[in-house]
Amino acid sequence: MSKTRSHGVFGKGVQPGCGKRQREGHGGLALHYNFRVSETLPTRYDFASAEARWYTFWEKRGFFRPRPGKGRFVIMMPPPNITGILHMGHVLNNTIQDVLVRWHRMKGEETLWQPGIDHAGIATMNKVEQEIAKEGKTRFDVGRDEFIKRTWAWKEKYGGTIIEQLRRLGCSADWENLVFTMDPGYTRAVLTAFVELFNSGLIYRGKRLINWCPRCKTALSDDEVEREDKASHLWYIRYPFAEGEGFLTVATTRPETYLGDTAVAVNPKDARFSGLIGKRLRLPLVDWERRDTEGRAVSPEVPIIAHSAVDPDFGTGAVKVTPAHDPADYEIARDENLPLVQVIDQSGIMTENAGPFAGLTREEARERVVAELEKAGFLEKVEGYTVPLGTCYRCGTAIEPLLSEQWFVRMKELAGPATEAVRSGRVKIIPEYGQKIFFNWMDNIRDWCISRQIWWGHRVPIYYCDGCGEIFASVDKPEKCPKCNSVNIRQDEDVLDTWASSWLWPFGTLGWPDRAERLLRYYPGDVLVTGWEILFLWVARMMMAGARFMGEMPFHTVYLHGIVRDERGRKMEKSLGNSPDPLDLFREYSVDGVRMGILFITPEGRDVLFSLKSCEIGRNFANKLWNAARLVLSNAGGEFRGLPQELRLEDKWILSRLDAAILRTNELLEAYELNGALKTLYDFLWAEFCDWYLEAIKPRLQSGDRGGIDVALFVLDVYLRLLHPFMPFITEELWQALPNRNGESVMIAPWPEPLGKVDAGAEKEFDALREMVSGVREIRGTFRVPKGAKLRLFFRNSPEAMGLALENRTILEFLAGIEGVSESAEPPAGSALIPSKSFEAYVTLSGIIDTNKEKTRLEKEIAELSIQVERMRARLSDPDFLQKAPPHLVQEQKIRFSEMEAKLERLREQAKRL
RNA sequence: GGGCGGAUAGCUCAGCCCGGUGAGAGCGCCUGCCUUACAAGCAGGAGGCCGACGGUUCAAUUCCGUCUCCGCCCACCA
Repeated sequence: MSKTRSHGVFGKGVQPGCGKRQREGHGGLALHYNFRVSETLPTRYDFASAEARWYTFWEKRGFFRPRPGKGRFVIMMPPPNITGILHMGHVLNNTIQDVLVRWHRMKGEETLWQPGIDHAGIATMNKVEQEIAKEGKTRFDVGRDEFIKRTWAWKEKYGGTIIEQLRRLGCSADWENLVFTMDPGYTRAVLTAFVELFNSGLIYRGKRLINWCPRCKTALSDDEVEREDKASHLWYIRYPFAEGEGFLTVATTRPETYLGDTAVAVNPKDARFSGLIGKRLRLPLVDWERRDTEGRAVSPEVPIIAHSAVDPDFGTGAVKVTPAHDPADYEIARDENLPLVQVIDQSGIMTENAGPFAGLTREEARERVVAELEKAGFLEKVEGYTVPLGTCYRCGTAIEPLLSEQWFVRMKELAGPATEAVRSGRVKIIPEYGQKIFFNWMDNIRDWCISRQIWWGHRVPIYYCDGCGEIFASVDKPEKCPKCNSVNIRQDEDVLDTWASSWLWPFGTLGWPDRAERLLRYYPGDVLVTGWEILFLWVARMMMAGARFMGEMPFHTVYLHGIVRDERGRKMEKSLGNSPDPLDLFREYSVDGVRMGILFITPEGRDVLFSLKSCEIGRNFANKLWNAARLVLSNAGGEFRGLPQELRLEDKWILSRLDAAILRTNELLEAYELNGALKTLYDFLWAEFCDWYLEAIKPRLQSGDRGGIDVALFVLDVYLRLLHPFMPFITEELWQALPNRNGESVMIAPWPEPLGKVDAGAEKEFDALREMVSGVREIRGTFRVPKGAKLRLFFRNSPEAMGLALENRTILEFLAGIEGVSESAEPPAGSALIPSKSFEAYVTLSGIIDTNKEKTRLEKEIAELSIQVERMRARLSDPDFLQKAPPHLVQEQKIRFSEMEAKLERLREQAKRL
């Protein structure tokens, strides 16, 4: 009988090296053993089928719904944008949440993972605008009502994509209670919050210089502006004195705005200019009329003023002041009562104030202005310079500071309780240093511009009465003015910043402002899992909203993970083409493989360098697990007979190791060290269960003793439960095949508690046995011992180790190819020494051991060891050490020293003998 | 300018909080294996003055300070 070898359990396509092999004809350490392989599990794991099957099963059984239990665990899913398409960042973020949620659910807690979708004002508007653009129109051509209608239609058509994708990822969220931020209930929450803040005086309207995106045609908050350094220039422009000869040179990065200058400022302490303050300069070229924002004419002659904000060391020490287009200049203008001349409009086009440059874009104007200035001799020089350019976080367009009327939230008052919660430890940030970053921002918080000049979103619930001029806020659309009863009222045109709705997420999703049952039951939640990039945009504000509206922080732990980068450390971006489609990865490596892979390589709190390699780690691990289970199940005969009465050494060892893995996994999960927990599980399965335990029980299987299989089944049951949160699908598929499973799904099976089976003695003995096996294997390798050749093992002055070897000789025989264990008063001739601290053992095989090679091997070992021994000898003869180090440590060192010395002695003796 | 993180094997990272003297993993590399659970695998191996300099200590990869390099966040240097 021959079998086609498959390459791993996932093998779907053609694999290299895939050919038929005869069973006979190859040697090996264990060639006379045969193991029954039944078809209990298919050779290949059909993950695609398992993923679909089990997800449906879980959902049909309602496992994603919270079920009453002991304790409660609530996570609010950061709502993806309706425009969102699953990317690796989502995969990481949601896998972490799913691990936590599945873990707590298994612990028997009432677990809610609240999912939702964000209407994503600007991002969604951009999508719909792109559609409209295909018809050659803008949103202004279409009109507000029609635009909103089309946006809803777009949402119906594409808005659910990412939810389906998150389900593919295996997310066990409470999908039946999915919340959209523009649902009527949630909308009411948003408006209620606004009205409350307005009535409390925490929301105000003001005319300010704000960040304006000329492409999106809306204001942005400071936090929505991204800064990037851009190579540009510093232009030195000469401003002639209005009277007399000469000029003053100013340096600027934005020459096109000089048309809106209303002053030139110098530092009052700057002696170079002390005599010039109060004098007037004439703006080059400007011979047309400019008007300020109040409509008053502004002279092209501007004063030289003194202001402390000016850095004398920058440029020429004199700075042009363009209050309408620069935040710093705006401050100066406010202090000095300067007029504001706007030269760029809301679309980024030069205004009438720009005279002949009117109608040009900002970029065109820059070129033309520079050219004209140069031609007229006003351009002194140009230097290369890197400018920090503000760009729109949604479309990347350069931000234009513009003067406009907007709604703001006073943040200082709101920030207090949130800062205090972190300071007092009521809210913990993971990693811990996140606190410092949090404080740094909170302590310098500035007011939040929450109005947006777009149409998709929650309309500002402010009404203006045309009758009496009253301005008031109302959740419901009012019929008339509450003050004068006039029906001539109109609503504010702006909508709210998307973050001004999502900051209510932890309670808005639960029915607030009503005292809904869900709200009382699930607020506050427990953990918030998100990336650093929205710590301020979202997390901090949720904390403020929680304090303000609920009187309590919305979670006790903030878990921050890094962003997913490519293997070269670059951000994943569409334009770079370095962002793999997770769905492709799922098809190639399985969902579990991708989940496991990314968690495996994610350092706590720092950015992840993602590559296909990590998916391979996950896939290979799943393969390993599948095959281990296959070996066990195929020998179980469909039954589990309970743990054997008499446990053998390897049984005690693996149970002890399993117990250690349980303890460690629990410990690490409690500390939110998912990566560490997963590594613990990885190592246990691969390096202990597969490499040693399953190998060690093979001889027993041969002799018809199924004790090892029952232990293995026991281990697998516990292990699959431990691993389930990380790799939900394969663990379910395998757990369902266990004869000893207890329950209908691993997903709701009890989370493993420590077994009380830690057995230090068994571990020590098995370690010694492993040392013998590895020692023999090393000798086999060094001396090129043929595969089938049997070696003899001799012990000298090591009764304990010899007893151990005799008791476990079948294991030694199988794993190390040892035939015969005996005692020897003297080292046998032609033998090789197994270097060990705890025993003295030799391996013999006539004619095989090459004396020279053995000598080299021993000498190398001696050289390394003697350095250590000498170092330790010095330490142990240091009176300071003996006196000051803790006694138990000194004792420990002494024991270790004598062991190492004994080992060294043995090595030296043997080397001398040769 | 202010705040923060990182520097450990060729690469990506554990370990460091709480110092204990033999520094681990995965991938890559070398050697030998298709040993019927798994070649996406097995066995063995090479490879590291733990960024630099000081300090504390009986003892420092680990704690403290300074510096260098890389990265991130915040901030009105035009």
